[in-house]
Amino acid sequence: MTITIKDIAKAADVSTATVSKVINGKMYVSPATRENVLRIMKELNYVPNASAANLARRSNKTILYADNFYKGAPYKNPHMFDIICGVSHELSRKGYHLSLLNLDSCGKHPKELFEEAILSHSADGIILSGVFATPQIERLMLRYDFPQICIGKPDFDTLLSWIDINNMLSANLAVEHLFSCGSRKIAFMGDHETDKIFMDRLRGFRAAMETVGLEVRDEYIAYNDPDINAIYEAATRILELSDPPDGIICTNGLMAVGTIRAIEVKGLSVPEEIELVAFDDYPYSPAVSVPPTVIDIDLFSLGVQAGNLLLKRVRDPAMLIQTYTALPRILERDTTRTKSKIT
Amino acid sequence: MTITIKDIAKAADVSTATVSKVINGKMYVSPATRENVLRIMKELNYVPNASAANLARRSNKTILYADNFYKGAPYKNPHMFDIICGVSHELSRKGYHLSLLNLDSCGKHPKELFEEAILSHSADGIILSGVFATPQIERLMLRYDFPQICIGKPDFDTLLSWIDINNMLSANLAVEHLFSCGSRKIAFMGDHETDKIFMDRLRGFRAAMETVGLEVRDEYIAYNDPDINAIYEAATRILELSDPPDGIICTNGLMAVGTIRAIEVKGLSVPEEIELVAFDDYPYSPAVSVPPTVIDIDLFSLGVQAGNLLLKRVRDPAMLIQTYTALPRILERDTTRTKSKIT
DNA sequence: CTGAAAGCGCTTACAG
DNA sequence: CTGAAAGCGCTTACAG
Repeated sequence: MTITIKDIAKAADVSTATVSKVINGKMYVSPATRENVLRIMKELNYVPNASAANLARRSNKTILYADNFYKGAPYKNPHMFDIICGVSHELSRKGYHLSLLNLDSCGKHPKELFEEAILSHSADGIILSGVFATPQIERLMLRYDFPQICIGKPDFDTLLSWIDINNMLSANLAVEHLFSCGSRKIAFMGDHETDKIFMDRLRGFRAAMETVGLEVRDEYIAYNDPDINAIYEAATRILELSDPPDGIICTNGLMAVGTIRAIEVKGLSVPEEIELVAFDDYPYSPAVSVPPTVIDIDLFSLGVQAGNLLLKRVRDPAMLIQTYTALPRILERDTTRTKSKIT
Repeated sequence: MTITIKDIAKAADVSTATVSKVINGKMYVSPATRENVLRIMKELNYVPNASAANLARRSNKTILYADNFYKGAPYKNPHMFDIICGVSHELSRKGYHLSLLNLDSCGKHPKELFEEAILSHSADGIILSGVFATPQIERLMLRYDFPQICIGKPDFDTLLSWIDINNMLSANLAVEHLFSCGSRKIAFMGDHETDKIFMDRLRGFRAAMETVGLEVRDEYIAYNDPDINAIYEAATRILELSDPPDGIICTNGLMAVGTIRAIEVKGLSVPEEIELVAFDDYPYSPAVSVPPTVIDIDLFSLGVQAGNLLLKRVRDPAMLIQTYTALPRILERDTTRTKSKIT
């Protein structure tokens, strides 16, 4: 019924070893017999049995992506799935498979799941969300010398590999953009101080403000709950300051929605009287009456790079990867206008 | 180095056959020797080699999820990923793995990728987006008798298995809810007529209106581009009709944003003067100043069911699954108020 | 209730 | 440049 390497060998009148060599294309086979074997494989519609190859070669050509894939996760954090798309893209280009390891759905401790995955030899490497990177997991990975890369820098000094985005850099970009558009009094609409990403952006904001020689005013910084009406009110308060800002950075899209509404209600014109830059194009940009200029972070390409680096690590066990990447870029739309465009 | 079934057999002083039997828990083993083997497995931290087991048992315990995982897909269609989460949840509960088959990233035709997947025996079954279900793919799946289930009913008569949501039913629910809240003149803010989901909802809307004995007025139905300002204007037009509606159904969240803004600007009070129900809680509900009542469709559980049914099909090759599921439910918030609540 | 042995379909030193 | 043969680590009739 199903046809095997033996059938090909027989039909081509060579050994299975030779067929294997042409399948894998590494060892030398004479062009003539290679062509012949290839032709017969095609004729018989032969595809090697993956399990058998995996067993013999001690490698599955599969990478695990470990995270909590809980109900609603894609709504709460679509970015994570864009990363997965990038990983999948890169891996399938390289002939690898991507398998999901759901840390969330069977009551077992992640450590147990990781160890099973490693010991069962069901993958060549693993990509895991940085939030699962604990010293315990670090020990596990290092003990088995299992190729791994964390998405997001673990919050302790570690020998694990990781890749992360540079939030300070993107805040810097926001400030520079507003500055080049003419803003001199820049406000910052932020999340709570417990939000790590926001705090990194705030730090980048402060640093960039100093660089361009602008003052950071306490009354220009708001810490908000994710509540649209509260955001609206906070923005209104800032706009009604006796000396109001002429530029605003919003740490996420929801902030931008509330802030833009406040600006409209106050009757200020955008971008003439006040300019605005927000982080995250998704999801709110289409729902805002004046399309906001936005700092977009390419998480797909973060995924591509994570996949690429992990594959390198699979080949070179000595490699340690710890890097910031995923450069931000400005999508200029209607809430800012660059002066003096260089064309 | 890595420890195998032989090591366990030796340590437990039994044959590898016996160890295998306790691992798989199917054939009979005396309680005493079972306990002993189990204990030793634990002691030696033994996990069976998955590739070897796969080869011997001719089954990988893995299911493929095939779709285009292109850059930005999770923003454009987060629902698909919620389905994947549901599938992953169900499969990992049942000891199966979920592997992504990216149809988008290597220039090969999907048919080729499917055939390779089948012939390489790298999975026990496949879940694929219904848009890839063509007669050609149908022939392929049926020829190899490969367990499959499409997410979304294929648009031709087919022997493929599929699972889909019932958009007519959810529209029905929207109408019934508005009716029970007192609305009698109901408008419908829709997508273009080319949108299949919208057209199903519109059909359900018409049917439900007839059932409750209300008239469907042409001027109450708008076909919109996904442009927030255009939606706002269309909604305004409808609200300014000489005989305006007292209830509105929005076929998606963006429609709701634009419509609610139009309602606010016209100074109508919600839900007193006009009520509104929208489809899709995500992503816009948090960005609207008055939280909309919404029809939520549980796609995670659609995924759970898809996984569950496919696994049944893997066991019973004769099974054909064709079913509507993923029942919609109302999340009542501030844009409607149910009269006569039964408490 | 348990084990010897064949087999799953490949890959890879090794010898020639 | 090619092939014989061992081996990867399990599972599963089959016999006892």
